[in-house]
Amino acid sequence: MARGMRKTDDNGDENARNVGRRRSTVRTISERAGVSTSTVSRALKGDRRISAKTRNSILAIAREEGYAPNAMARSLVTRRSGVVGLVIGEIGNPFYPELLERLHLRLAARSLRAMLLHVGSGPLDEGAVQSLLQYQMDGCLIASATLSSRIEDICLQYRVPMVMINRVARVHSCAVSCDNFAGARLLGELLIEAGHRRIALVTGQSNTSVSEDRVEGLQAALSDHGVSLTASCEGHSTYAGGFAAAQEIVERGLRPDAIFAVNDIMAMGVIDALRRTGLRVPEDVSVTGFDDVQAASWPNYDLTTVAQPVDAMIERTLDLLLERIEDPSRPGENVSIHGELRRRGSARLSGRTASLS
Amino acid sequence: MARGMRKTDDNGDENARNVGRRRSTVRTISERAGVSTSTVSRALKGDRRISAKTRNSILAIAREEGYAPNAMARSLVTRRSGVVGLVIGEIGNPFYPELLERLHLRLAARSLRAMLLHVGSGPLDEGAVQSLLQYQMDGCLIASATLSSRIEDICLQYRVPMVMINRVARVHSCAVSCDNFAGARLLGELLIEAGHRRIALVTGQSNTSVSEDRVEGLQAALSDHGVSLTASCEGHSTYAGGFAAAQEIVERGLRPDAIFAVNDIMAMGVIDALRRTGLRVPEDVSVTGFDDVQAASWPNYDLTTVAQPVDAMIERTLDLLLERIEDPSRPGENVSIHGELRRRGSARLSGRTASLS
DNA sequence: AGTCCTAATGCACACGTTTGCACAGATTAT
DNA sequence: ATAATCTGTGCAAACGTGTGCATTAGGACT
Repeated sequence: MARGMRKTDDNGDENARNVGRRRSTVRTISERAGVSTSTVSRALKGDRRISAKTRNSILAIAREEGYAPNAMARSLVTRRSGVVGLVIGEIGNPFYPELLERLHLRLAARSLRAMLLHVGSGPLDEGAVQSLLQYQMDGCLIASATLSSRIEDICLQYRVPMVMINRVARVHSCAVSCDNFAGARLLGELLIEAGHRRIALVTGQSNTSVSEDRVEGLQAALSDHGVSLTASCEGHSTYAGGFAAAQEIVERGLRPDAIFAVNDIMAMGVIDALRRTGLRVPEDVSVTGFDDVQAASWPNYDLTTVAQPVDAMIERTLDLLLERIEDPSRPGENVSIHGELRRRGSARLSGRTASLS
Repeated sequence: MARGMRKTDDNGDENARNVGRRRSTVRTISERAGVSTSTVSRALKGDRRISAKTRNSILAIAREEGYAPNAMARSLVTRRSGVVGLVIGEIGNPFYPELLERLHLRLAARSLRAMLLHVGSGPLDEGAVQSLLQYQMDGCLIASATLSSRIEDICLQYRVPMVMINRVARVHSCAVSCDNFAGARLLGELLIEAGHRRIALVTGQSNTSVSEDRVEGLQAALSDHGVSLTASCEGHSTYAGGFAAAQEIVERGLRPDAIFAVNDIMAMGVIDALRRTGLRVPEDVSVTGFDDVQAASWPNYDLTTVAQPVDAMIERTLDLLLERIEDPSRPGENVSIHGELRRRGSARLSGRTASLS
C-alpha cells in the first residue's frame, strides 16, 4: 500500500564511517587516539587521572564513532549487569500495566533495565528462571498477587536479591504493599457511616495476601459496629469474575445494600452486572473497589475506592532492592504504605460526611 | 504484621553446596570432572563428539551444582545476545498490555528474552537507545502507534534489525499490522447497510499510519454509497479523548445516527458519554470501535468492532525479525493481515444481516 | 608392520572490558 | 644532590564461554 510511504529516507549521517563495519570498541578508539585501551576506558568514565587533553581527544573520537560500551563485557568483569528481572501479574487488571509504566520509568532513573521474566497469570515456564540466572541479573522484581513461589525459591537459593510489590513476603524476603488492611477498614467504615447494614463481599482467589488483608480490614470495620457480612462470593480476580459474582448475589435474592469488591476491576464487573438487572448504583446498591486504576474515575463507574500509593511503593521497592544488591546479607523487610481514600459516586455518603470534599 | 507470616521456610536443599560461594562455572565443573573446559562446554550443548560416559558425568555434576551458563560471556563470543529490545506504546490502551502478554510468550517460545526499552506514551529518553546498543540486542520490536522515529533511526544507523507492530513502515523498515483499511471499510459498510446516513468520525492524533488507514477505509465505504461524513472530531487516543469528543459532538447539535471511533478505547469513551446525555446505544446512535480488546466484549459495551489478528501478527513479526537477525541485508517488508469483523450490540444491524451470527 | 581413519579430548586464543600494579617523567621537599 | 611525592599512562591479567586446530589412542585395512 502506497499509503504507508511517508517520505523520510536516508539514515542519520553523523557516523557514516561505520556502516557495515563492526561496531567500534575501546580498542578501535585507542588505536585512533594512539593510547592504550586502559586509558580509553578510564577517560570514558571520567577518571580524573587522565589529562584533560587526551580525555577530550578520546571523547571526541568516541562520539564520532558512535561508540557504545559493550555491557556484556563490562558486566563480565564488574559482576554487575545492571539488569533486573521482572515478573508482572495478571495483565487483564489495569493496575499492573499502570504499575509497569511507572516502574520502568523509575528503574531507568536509577540506570537499571528491566528484562521480562514473565507476564500474565499463566504458569511461569522454566525458561524464565533459567534466564534469570543466565543473564546474571542483579535482582528481581515480582509484581503479582499470585504465582511466584517457584521464582521466589530460586532467588533465595541463588542469593538473587528480590522484592515483591503488591504482596506481603514470607520469611526472608522483601515486599512492599499498600496497607490493605487499613484501606479496606476505611472503606468499611465509610459504608457503615452511610447507613449500610447489608454488606456483601466479592473476593478473588482468597489465597493471596492482598486479598486476605483487605477482607480482614473490612471485617474489622464491620465487627467494630456489630455488623456481620450479608454474603460472600468468590470469583476470578477479573472483570468477568466480578460480573458473575454480582449476578449470583442478585439471583440468590440476597438483596445487599452495598457490595465491597476486593479490587477495582472486579468492582467494575459488579457495577455493570447490577445495572444490567435494573439495580441502580449507588441509589439501590453502593459499590466500592480498591486500587484506583484509571478506569475507576471513568464517569460511568465513578468508583469509590482506595488509591494505592504507586509512586511511593515503587520508590521504596527500588530502595530495598538496591540496598540488597549492595549487601545481600540484609534481612527481609515488609513495608506497607497507607493508601488514600477516594470518595466518589459509586457509594452513598452519610449526611455527615457528604459535605467533605 | 503477623498476618503476613505464611509458614514456608528453609530454601531448597538440592544445591546447598554453593550457598554463599560464587556461582559454578564451566571451570568448576571441568575440575570436578577431571576434563578440560572445552569438553564441558561441548558436553553441555550435546556435541556428539563427546563420549556418552563423560557427557553423562558432566551433566550430572552440572545439575548437582545448579549450573547456569553465563549468557554475558557466551554472547561476547557468539555475537548473539538472545535479547530483543521492546518499545511498548500507550499503556492506557488495553490493546498494548494484551499484546505484550502474547508477545512475551511467543518470544520465549523462540528462546528470546525481551528487555524493556520504553513503555508508555511519554518521550523516550536517550538512555533507552543507549542500552539498545550497550546490551548488544539482537533486534528491536516497536509496538506503538506513535513515537519511535528516534529509535527507528538508531536501528537503521547501527544495523539493528527492527520490526514495528501495529504500524506501517517507512522505507527500509519492516512492519506488521492489521489491514486497517479493509477492516474499517467493513465497519463502514455495516453501518450503511444498517441504514445509517449521518455518520460521525472520532479519531486520535491523525498522524499515525494506523489512524490514517482506518479513516480512509471508512471514507472509501462511504463514498462507495455516496454518503459523506456528518462530523469529524479529533481527540487524544484514550478513553477520555473519546468521551470528550462525543460530548463535543452532542453539544454542537450534530445529531449523528452512528459514530465510528478509530479504536475500542475511544469507542468506550464515546458510548459512556452518549449515555450520560441520555442517548441510547444502539437505539439512538450506533457506535463501532477497532481492535477488539477484552473490554469490548463487556456486556455494557458489547462493542461492534474488528478484531486484530494478534497471534498471527506476532508470529509474522517474529518471522521477519529472526530472518533479519540471520541476514541483515534483507529488504524491508510491510505485512498487513486481515482482521475479523465482530458484530455485536453497539451497532444496529440491517434486517438482512441480522440473521447472521 | 605400516598407513589411514575415526573418535575423543585438550590447547590456546578470542570476545571487550575493567583494574591492580608498575613505570616514566616531572615536581617538590629535605 | 638525592629522596619523596605526584601525575599520567601502559602492561597484563582477569571475567566465562566458544571454537579452530592439534593431539592422542585405538582400530581397520593393505
